[in-house]
Amino acid sequence: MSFPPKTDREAILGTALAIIETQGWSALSMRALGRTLGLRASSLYHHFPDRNAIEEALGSKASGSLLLALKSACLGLIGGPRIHALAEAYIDFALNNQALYNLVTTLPRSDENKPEGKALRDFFLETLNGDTSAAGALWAFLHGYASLHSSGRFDTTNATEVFERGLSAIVTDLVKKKNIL
Amino acid sequence: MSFPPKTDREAILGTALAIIETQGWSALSMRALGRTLGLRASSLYHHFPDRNAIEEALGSKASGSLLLALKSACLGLIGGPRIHALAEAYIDFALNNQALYNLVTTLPRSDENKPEGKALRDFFLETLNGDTSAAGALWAFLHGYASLHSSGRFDTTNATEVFERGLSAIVTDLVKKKNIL
DNA sequence: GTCTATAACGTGATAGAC
DNA sequence: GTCTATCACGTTATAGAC
Repeated sequence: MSFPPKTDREAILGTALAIIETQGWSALSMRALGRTLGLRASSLYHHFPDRNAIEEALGSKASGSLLLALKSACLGLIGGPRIHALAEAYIDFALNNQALYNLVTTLPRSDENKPEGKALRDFFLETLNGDTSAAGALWAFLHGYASLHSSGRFDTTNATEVFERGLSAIVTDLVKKKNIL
Repeated sequence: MSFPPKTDREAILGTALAIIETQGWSALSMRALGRTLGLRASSLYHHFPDRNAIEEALGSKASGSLLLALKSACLGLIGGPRIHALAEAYIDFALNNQALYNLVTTLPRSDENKPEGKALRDFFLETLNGDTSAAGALWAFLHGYASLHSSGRFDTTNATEVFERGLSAIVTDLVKKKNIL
């Protein structure tokens, strides 16, 4: 008689996501994972080589979720409205899924090979008509805004103003550089 | 004749900074601190209530260092050149003092009361002629750029281009909004 | 291959003796 | 102020049952 598998990679990642969402990033540990799954922490090492591997897999999953949210928000839109939708959906995701969002931007140290990371960049690039530097600048602004906002660096009264200002500055610059919207 | 104490708040913070700079953020622990200072970890609790208090103090110190670097770079400059100097000095500090910079932007959850955090914001505001939203947008862009750059999100070939593009977009927008430089 | 049990280690933190 | 001793916890690795 053999041991039926109590878990698999998907179950582990799903549980990890649940823990992160409900109790925050710091609550995610191998023991907590095993506890929730009904097994020992050491058993997890048969599915992932180490904690870092779980984090990287979570990062990929989170990137996929973010991309999905962005695509959904941009559905059927082009030009300026599409950029605005992208920006708002990005910030919305980042602020409402703080722990997950952190995984997207900090975790996969080299995401060049990761399909999710590339897909995210490509979607930015596509929405900005292939303007690489503008896409990078927009991404930088959005990430910075989300990051500073999350740590309470903006007054709630000024936050929206800052968002609109930065976004319009980048969009205006995009138009001026003759990349017609 | 007095007995010099083995340590004090300044010595602890200085040692903590040294550890972070040489071995990274993860190497900073109460035990490692005590080890380097030549005493037990438990003794540190007579100078700081807990680890978090040390981190907050470090964040304030790091903010001060950043502000100093910015002021030094902007010395004698006004208008556009001053903004460029500010931006370059900011990125330079962030990329060359990664662990310290992380403390500045993530650690003091509410820096409203912290004098260093306010001074940093005020310097941005002053350099941008009191334009609150532009100052916020610039800060967001710079922080986002530094953060994404640090985690290898930009190609080295495109990074400079992205930086110039975002900066010029915000500066141009500032001029257009009639805040003459 | 999957799981259990256990051990060794590092961590933040506290209590009490000197 | 500093020490020793101790706690509970998370991480990691190994040995072994099925």
